[in-house]
Amino acid sequence: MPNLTLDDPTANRLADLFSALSDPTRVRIVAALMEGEVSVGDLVQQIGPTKSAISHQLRGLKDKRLIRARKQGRQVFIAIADEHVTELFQKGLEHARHS
Amino acid sequence: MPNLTLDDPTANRLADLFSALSDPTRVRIVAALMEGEVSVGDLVQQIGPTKSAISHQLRGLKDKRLIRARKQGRQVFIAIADEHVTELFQKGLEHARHS
DNA sequence: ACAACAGTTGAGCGATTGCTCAACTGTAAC
DNA sequence: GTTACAGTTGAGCAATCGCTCAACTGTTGT
Repeated sequence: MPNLTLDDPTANRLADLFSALSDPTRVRIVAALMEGEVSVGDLVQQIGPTKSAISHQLRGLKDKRLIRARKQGRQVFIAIADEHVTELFQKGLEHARHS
Repeated sequence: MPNLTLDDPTANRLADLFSALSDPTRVRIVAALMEGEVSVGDLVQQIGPTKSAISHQLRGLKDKRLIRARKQGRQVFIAIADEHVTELFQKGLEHARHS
């Protein structure tokens, strides 16, 4: 590991990535998605508190490219965007459980 | 990966862990610590903006047990608390660089 | 056409965040 | 002792955050 002084854009993007997971509601959303696609309605039922709150949080997660959305009829199915997210989340979970 | 609905305390601790790294200044601090111990003064010089700002952020990181502090004379040396933090940070960095 | 359903959006709120500033503690040098 | 140095602390402020509420879009069913 060489001398690690991050340039501005990298530091900001990294902070952004971590901040996407820095709230219990968003953590629960990502946890629920670990098995695969889930509809917004199911997320609301599992996590609460309201449809609106979940939808707002989903938008944030989508803007930061941690999840992607697929529309089918009047439902929207949400999934983790890529493997890096899953791995990062699991690394965090290891640490949180073990301390 | 079994059905992953997190209990309240776990979700909160996980969110807390990620939120510890959810700010550019704190990201830079952790980056600077990747090679090993660094004094508070050196962190201020590398990262800025002021001694006070860095000290406040260090307190947060210490409270959340991501770093530990060792006092020597009138200097304080800061280090990453454990390997999990290093690994989590590097996983994040991989993702941030590659997207 | 109309109602019900699934989800989104924007305004607005109370709470939290990250910073500055000034005052402070503790250690070292003279 | 006093001065300088290294870092901490608390108050306070602007900015951001997470939520609720109400209104909205788009789809399905009758």
